[in-house]
Amino acid sequence: MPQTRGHDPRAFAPLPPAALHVLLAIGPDERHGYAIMGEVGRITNGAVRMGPGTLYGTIKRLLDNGLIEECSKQADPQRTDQRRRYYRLTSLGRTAVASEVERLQSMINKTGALKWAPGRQH
Amino acid sequence: MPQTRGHDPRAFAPLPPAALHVLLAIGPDERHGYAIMGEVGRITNGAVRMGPGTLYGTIKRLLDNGLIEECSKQADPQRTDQRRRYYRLTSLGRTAVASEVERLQSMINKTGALKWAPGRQH
DNA sequence: ATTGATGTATCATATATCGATATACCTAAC
DNA sequence: GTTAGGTATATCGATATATGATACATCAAT
Repeated sequence: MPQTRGHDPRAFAPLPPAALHVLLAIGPDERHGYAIMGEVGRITNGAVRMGPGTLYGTIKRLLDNGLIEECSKQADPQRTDQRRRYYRLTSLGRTAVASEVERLQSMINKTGALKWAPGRQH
Repeated sequence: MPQTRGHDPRAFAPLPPAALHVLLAIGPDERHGYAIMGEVGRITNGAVRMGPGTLYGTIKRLLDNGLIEECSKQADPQRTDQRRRYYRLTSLGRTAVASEVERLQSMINKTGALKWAPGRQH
């Protein structure tokens, strides 16, 4: 994802893999960095393990692009870990990720790539 | 995608966007570079327009990784354009792209991200 | 024979990824 | 109360990817 792309959600396509994973991992609510790492592993069934280098660089870019924002409020009042920094999707971020996911879904459907495993004849 | 990842199809996840688009654009048969560019635009409904810089660099990496191979035979015996270079997915390439698409589909389903467009309450 | 679309390729630069490393706080066990 | 291990954010440098511009040759049709 380049420096800035204005406010057209579709201008962010294709989202870099790390950006897509972070946005999906944050989800509809809010999440802090370390939790995002774990959630990425969870939603990919362990296929993608994101380290801090990728994570925080990606977070910085997403902030710069206005796809996420920091919310000082913490979701869980039980914990008071002052180190945590929580993030949530902005309206632009939600639209961008929805648009991107819709595009991916359309491309998957259009190509029928789920059926490309070897062993089949074409 | 790094230099080489052996022969485990899942080791290529997450595929860089350009690699995914090229693999999906080539499809089950074979296709030459210029046609891939057009096909990427087609399968993304014009959302992604891949230029030659991205295309040929990606092709080179996919060749190096054994996900595609060149086939000197041309699909269309009508045309005899000697410039064209045709490519098709290898067995590894088919498995890798099928695995990646399955992973994306799973992640889309699991997160419900298709419903994240603003206007909805969470 | 000129024109415009087709076709492959490379260069320089900008973006992105990744592992390693650093630093500090938190919690539980001792 | 201090030590140990997990939690948490951050940065660095090396490597990998992406992109626009440019170049140059071939093809098809006029």
